[in-house]
Amino acid sequence: MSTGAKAALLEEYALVARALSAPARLALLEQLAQGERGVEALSGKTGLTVANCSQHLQQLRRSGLVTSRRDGKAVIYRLTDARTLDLMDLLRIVAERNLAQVERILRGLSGGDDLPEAVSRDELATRLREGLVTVLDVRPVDEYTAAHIPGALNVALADLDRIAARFRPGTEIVAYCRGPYCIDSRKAVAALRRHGLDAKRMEGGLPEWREEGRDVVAG
Amino acid sequence: MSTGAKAALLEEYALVARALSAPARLALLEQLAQGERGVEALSGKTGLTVANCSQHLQQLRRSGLVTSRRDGKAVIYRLTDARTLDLMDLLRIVAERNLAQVERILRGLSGGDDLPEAVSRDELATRLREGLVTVLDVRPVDEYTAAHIPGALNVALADLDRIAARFRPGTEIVAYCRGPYCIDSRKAVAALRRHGLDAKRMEGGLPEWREEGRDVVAG
DNA sequence: CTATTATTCAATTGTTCGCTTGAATAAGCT
DNA sequence: AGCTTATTCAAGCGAACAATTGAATAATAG
Repeated sequence: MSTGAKAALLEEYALVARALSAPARLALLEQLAQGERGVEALSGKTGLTVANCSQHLQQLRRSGLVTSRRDGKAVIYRLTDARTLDLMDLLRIVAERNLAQVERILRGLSGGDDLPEAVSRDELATRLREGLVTVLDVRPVDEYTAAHIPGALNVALADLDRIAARFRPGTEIVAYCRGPYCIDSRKAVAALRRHGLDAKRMEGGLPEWREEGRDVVAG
Repeated sequence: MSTGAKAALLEEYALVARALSAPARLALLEQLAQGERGVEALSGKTGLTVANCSQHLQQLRRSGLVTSRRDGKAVIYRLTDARTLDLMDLLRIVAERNLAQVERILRGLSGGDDLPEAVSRDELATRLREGLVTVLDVRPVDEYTAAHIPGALNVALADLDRIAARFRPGTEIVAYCRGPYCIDSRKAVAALRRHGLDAKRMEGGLPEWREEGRDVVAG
């Protein structure tokens, strides 16, 4: 048995990697990073059919990344381990470092040649205490309602151009969204900059903010 | 196309995960963590046929994890980025946390119910300076020759039982091997403990040791 | 130029994957 | 019980994948 032990271990590690190897499952994990969800909710957020969603979730369960419990007639899935987020983040970092295609996509998003730097969560927390900054939450309303950074305004991406006109030039704005896999804060920053505003995005997203034990409010 | 940007990014991240989703490629990356290698050398170490090995390597190259250069008639592959090791390590940690099967395999390796704790590299370095510990390098001779921890003895796993008899009871032994994916140091510790010796394994392996800027010697 | 060595390419096979569709199960409601 | 809602299962299809084999390409040595 000892001879096959190494192969068996590699097989298990590969199983986890395989779970992360489908875009649909990465999208599901990103949603689950927000908090536990039922199948239908996940299906709606990701655009997958319910059956397909269920199958992906079961695959994630087989790989140990998520667990589920039954609540009435709904089955609620959640991340087994917050460490999974670190794994996904590192996956993103390695991809950004090594794949030119990723940088190209991100450049395309920000509209210009430059990739605007992100504000660290620590920095944002400090500036927020000093009242020097306007924070925009660009996630869907339901996620904003569930929890958001105190003082943050919820703005839909679609409304951004209209809202941008209301800010005085020079206003310092920091936008955040769902997490590193979510590109909405990048889009928001690009839109605000087109209006000549001093906009930056926060590093990571709300799950990271919350995981660090920082304050959030609901409603 | 702003609407497809997110999907395109997830596709890229998934590409990296897919590269890690085959045991054969994990084995190749583990070898490449030791240093750059030609195709034939990798083929020999992993037991893959040369053609198969070449194809896996090209897949790794497509995902950006490795790069290659030509040296005479040989093509030498190497890791693009040391960060890849962190990614693999986190993959292992998440797998160990979430998959019961992994723990079962590791328990089987150590022979007992207990999973012997590892010695941190810092701790080993300190004890080594104080001359309190015997260090065993249980990698193949060629890897030992290329570089090893100063003062470490190279012992083949096959010879361990014979060698173990020579140590005085109470001798403090720390074994190391190729890295977190290599189970040889675990096997060595199990064997030494069967002989009643105080053996532990070092956390990680030589690549980690070296990456931290610690001394190694060749020969 | 030919022979040799190291690597890659191309064609093939069996397997797994992702998605769709429609039926089956499970729990709660009336 | 029957009806509804939420999820899962099962079958089927095309695409992608891993491994094998044998031929093709590159670089070097004689």
